[in-house]
Amino acid sequence: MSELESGLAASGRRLTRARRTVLRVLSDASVPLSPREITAVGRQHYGHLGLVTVYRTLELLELMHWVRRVHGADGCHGYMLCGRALSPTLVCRLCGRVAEFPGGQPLRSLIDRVQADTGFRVDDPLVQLSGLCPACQGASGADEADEAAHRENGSAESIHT
Amino acid sequence: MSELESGLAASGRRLTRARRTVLRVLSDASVPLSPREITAVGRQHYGHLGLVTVYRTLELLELMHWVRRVHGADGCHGYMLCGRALSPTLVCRLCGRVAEFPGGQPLRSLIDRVQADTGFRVDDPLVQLSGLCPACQGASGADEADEAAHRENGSAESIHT
DNA sequence: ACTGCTATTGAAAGACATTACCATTAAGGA
DNA sequence: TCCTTAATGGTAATGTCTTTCAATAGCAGT
Repeated sequence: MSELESGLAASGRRLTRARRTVLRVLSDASVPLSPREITAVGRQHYGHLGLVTVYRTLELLELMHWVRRVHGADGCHGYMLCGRALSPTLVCRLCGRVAEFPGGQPLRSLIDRVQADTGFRVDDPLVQLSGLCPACQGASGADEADEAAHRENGSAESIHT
Repeated sequence: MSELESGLAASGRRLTRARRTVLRVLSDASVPLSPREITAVGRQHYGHLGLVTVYRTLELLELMHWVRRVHGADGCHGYMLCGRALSPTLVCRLCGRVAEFPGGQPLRSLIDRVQADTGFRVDDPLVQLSGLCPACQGASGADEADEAAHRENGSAESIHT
């Protein structure tokens, strides 16, 4: 996180208490947080943190690729810190935890393949694989049934939020 | 589209004029449309079409995988008809056109690789590759400069909406 | 074609997320 | 420390999406 702070300062931006607080909240979080949640948690550290500032800070951090937006099942956006590497994001739809798939190679080769075949130039790959993490695959009887009730047929439910 | 209609009816749903209209609007569109746009265009065919019904219809069609949600640069969601196959979506951030990469194999193998390596079970892969289509790569001088102004440094701008 | 059941509709109101505005504050260089 | 100006944060405005519920219209059975 210190690295994040210095990187922010290095890009000519001011390192304010609000931004420090947002970074701290995100680095402490184990699941993606909404702007409202970030504000609420951040106020435990810095009571005057404003919701608008959180929105602006997230916009800035996303632009600088310090933060990644995650599309939740309920349509709300969550934000999490991310590495600079090109990597697919894994989202568990039960526990909400997010992981980045460490190997960038398979995604890199998929993009290369697409670019070579179509002539398209890919700037911003959004690759978010939703499903069940290993821990939730077994211990999810009730939730699984609930999920199944939302499904229309045998195929997997699509959320794409 | 006739196939879409019969598929809708076959799943035990009623084939209403509102749903027919939404399907028609989407099949005529060349870029993803927002619920509001779909309603506006749909009213040219069916004057009483309601915004709420469009939302509900899109939810249904997305659940049935007739429709795919696309994440636009401006944060608005767009909807488009899609094939049933597993395929990455290509979105041009200048002209807005969307294409599905026909070969599902590279994506399939990426997902298999991720699942094998992590134990994660992927239900709902959201793979949307934003960038520039071949037509927009050359003829975009002004727009390119405008895009560049939104960038922070040399790396590509991230949108992830 | 007629009838009845019920899924579906759509207008209005509400809940909620996001943005615009602007006077005030504070980060960081001189 | 002082000064410049980026940044803040409260409020209001905007816009999107959801909820509610009486009215409508598919469609199966007659």
